[in-house]
Amino acid sequence: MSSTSPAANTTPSGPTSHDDRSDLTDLAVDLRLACMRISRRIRTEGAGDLPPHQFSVLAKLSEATRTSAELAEAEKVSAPTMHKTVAGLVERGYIRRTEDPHDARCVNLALTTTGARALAAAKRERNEWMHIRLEGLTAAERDALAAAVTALSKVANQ
Amino acid sequence: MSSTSPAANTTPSGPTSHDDRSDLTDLAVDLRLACMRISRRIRTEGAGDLPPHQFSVLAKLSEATRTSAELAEAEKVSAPTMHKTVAGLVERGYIRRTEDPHDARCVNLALTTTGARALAAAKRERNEWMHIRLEGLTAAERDALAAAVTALSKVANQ
DNA sequence: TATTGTTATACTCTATAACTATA
DNA sequence: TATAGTTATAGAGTATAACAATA
Repeated sequence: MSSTSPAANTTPSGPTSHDDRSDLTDLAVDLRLACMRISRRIRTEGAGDLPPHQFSVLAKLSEATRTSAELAEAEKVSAPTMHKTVAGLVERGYIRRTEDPHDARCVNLALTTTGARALAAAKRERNEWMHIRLEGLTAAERDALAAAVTALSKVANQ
Repeated sequence: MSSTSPAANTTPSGPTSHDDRSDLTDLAVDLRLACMRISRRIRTEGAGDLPPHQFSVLAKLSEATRTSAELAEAEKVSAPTMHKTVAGLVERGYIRRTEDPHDARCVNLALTTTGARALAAAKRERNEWMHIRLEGLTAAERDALAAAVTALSKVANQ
């Protein structure tokens, strides 16, 4: 367990120094490995009929209407890639294109009710994988994850 | 923002109950989103000249010699996919094929010294992405991640 | 001239199906 | 007959480059 076990600091009380270059590197290694493996397993094992990129776009549009360029930037993909994703979602009837009254170049994209339903179903399905794994943890482990998820999201969006 | 924002428990002090079905689901959502986004960013932004699947295979072979079928099973990909990955690595001189003395159908795959060097370089390069992000966190956030990484690894391998 | 959306093209990773050689 | 490896083919997701319409 020594080489794969993360930098062992399970006590959230003491602000022990993780500022050491080596400790931070160990943490980086372990986090990277875990995240990439989880991502891959969800993609392969927990995939419904809504692929990750379509899922992300639906989730984004469930917050507010956006343009293709905005989505591309938010999802950090190229414009043509987002265009294909959007086209696929339109074809499935999950989103709707509407013209922008102020700028004829822009196309506003909005979720349809069908899309909202599909999003909800996909969320349930995809989260099930993670949910099952979380159930296999101890309460302490779940608490540790809950305390860390904000930081992890920050890493993801930083 | 309610669906994408992490389950707001930023205070690591109180051992609040995360055993509720809904809390656990929120945690699952946030963890899944963060892991998948991190994985994607590392793949696209932190990728050196060694793609993820080649990287994984080199890492596996750094432990021990394996056959293509064993690698395919370990990496949960099909035999043809692993065959291509292996072919690419052989072509780059990173791994070596040797015949099995007991079974002429099998081909044993082993890391070359060049491959070992490439693996080390890739590890350094890939971890750099995560390392930079960790440096952008507060000490408390890093502590939270350090405390959670064991659980996260358990999720990844469960 | 700059920007939004789009089309054309190509590359990587993945899979299933079919084939060869060996056990 | 079963198994390890391989080849053929196809599909999904990604990118860059080039083009059209509009601001």
